[in-house]
Amino acid sequence: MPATIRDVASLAGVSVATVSRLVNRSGKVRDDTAARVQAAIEALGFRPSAVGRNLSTSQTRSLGVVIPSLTNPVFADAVAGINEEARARDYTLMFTATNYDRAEEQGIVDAFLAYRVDGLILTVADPDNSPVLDLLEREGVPYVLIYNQPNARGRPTVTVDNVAAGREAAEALVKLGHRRLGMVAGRFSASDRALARRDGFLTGARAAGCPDPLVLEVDFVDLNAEEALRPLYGRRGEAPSALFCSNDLLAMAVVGALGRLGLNVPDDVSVMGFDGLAIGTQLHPTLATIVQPSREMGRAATAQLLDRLSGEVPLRTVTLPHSLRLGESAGPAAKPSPTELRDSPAFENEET
Amino acid sequence: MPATIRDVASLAGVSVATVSRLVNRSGKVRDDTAARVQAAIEALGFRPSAVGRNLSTSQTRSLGVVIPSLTNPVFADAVAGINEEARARDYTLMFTATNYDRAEEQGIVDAFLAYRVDGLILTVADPDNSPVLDLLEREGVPYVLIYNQPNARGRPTVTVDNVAAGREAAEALVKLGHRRLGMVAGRFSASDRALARRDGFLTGARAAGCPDPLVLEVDFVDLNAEEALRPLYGRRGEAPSALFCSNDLLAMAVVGALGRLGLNVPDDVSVMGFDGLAIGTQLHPTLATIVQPSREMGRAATAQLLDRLSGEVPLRTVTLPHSLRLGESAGPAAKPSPTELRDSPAFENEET
DNA sequence: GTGAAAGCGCTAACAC
DNA sequence: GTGTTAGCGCTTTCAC
Repeated sequence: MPATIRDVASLAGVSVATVSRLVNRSGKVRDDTAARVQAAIEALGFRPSAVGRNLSTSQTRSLGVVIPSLTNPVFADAVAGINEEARARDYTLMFTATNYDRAEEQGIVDAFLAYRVDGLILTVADPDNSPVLDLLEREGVPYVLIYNQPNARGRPTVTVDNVAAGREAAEALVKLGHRRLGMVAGRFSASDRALARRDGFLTGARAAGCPDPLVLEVDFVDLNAEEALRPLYGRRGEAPSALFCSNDLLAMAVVGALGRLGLNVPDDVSVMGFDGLAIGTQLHPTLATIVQPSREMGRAATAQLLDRLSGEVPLRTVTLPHSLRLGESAGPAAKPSPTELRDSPAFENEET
Repeated sequence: MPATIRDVASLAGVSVATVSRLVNRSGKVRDDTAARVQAAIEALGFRPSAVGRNLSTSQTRSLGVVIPSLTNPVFADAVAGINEEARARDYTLMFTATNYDRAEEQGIVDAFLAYRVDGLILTVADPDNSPVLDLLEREGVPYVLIYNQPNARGRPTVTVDNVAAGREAAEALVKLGHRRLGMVAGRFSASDRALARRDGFLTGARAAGCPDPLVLEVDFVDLNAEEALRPLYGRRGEAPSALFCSNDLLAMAVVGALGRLGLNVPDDVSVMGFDGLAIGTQLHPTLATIVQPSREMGRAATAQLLDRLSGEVPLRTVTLPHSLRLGESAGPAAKPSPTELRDSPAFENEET
């Protein structure tokens, strides 16, 4: 058993109140008593129990973090930001991943509430229809969403503008000369943000007068990108010359799969991701992507939550800037190949 | 303020003890009283406070997790495993990353001990000389290391045999015909396991009669692989034809950098990583690597810790099997180039 | 500047 | 089966 405040008090010959005052720097303690108490603390290796303190102050200086998965580094980056900010302010993190399972969300939040976390930071499956968020609101437990982009107002969120970003992705590809665009995404049901990116992408493609991009929904968790793309790139000429992927991990897999299908990126097909994972800049070709400031998002969400906890600052929705990183995986559209030319009425039989 | 057990008791017209018994399924409660209590619980939205319970049971059903960084997915994978196992057993996780900063380790563990976590799972900078581990031992707080591979006995660890794995990496490359081996690693001071892998690799190279591999230590956190490799691959013929990297993230960066330097992987240079990140199988070329069962390591460490907490099972060191994944990034050594042949005594002037 | 004492929300004897 | 009660380790009035 660790030493208690009472042990310290009796060893130092003072009351527990004095020990408490010294430990928390609340109230004055005369120098010589302070020294005596300090000595007792060291002698006993006294470490104040947070659980005792929590009970009496009814706050825990802890935050709950709920994200879909740690396997995607984009969330890991955000958690890194959360971690930094929380540690700097002497808060502790309780953590769990839901594995994109909405039932899990409920159980986890229940557990965190039992532990009386002071607030939560979470990415949920569907922020506009989320029992979990409703619960938090009912109980008056402060929370901030990250990555999510709810349509409804009043759900404090730190995010980027996924729709605008999707549009910019389309614009960037069009600007490179691409007209046949495509998108590859994980299950939209598990990601409101992928949906938003798609909407923006389609809007952008239309605005540029491109034919409606093909949208390929794949199983992100158990991914076989080669299988998914083969039907598309089996025959030449009709498949998209540029693919926008709903996240970087997927984009990396798509680049790899295209390579294995014998296609060159970006000469044959351009690929653009979303997230801005650090590793993308190290690959060859470097990964073109929309960069979202993940670490900063985590940090900002945490800062906001902690400000709220130590004041009555209201929680807000903050949209952080994203940016386009035009890596080598997105290049100029190829000149139409002879095959394609042949298929095109204007060039019929030209090579015969 | 959330409802307390007392609120429930008085609403149901029973004592707190009865409520407690019902909530914890300890002791019998007559059916009709149970129903009344249950109704009161629901009416009030009662959620038992873990902090009250923690104080009275002096255990928290929470585990502390301390790892160097979440930015490297290998740790994220382990945390995923820890998370799964902990949740299955109804334990909660407190989490922090140290960013490879040993001073942080101390502060974090102090915080976790203040919260009275029941045990810890950690990867430390130097397990053989770790004030933090000494502290845990002194205080009798159970812990299990993961990834670390301490030389000293008595530090319970779940790991792979990094030395053997390093040796096998060398053997695999030699078997492909490589003789000029090299290794790229992050700072060894921050990673006992990278050191072990190197030792094994050097041993393997020597055993195969290869010249001592060149070992390149790079800044993993702020990596510029291209700069690091350029001096090596500026001139042809002398640089290693196969590079073993201390982890997959590094290997991916090395493959990318080689590509940007105009070298083909694996035709010009073979690359082998370490970790077995899932994304490695998606890349093109797929990443050759030594696979360690990260998720399983996390799970095993957690299982062991929890078993220990609910019995008096002693903590042990467990070495899990690794395996070689011979991806496309490691291929047969090129036939010696004319230049090299000329340099080799046996073939002197043969082509002249 | 210091101490006494009343809780914070729960569990676990122990008594009935 | 159920209730009473004494803590668990701390903070925080309120006296002095």
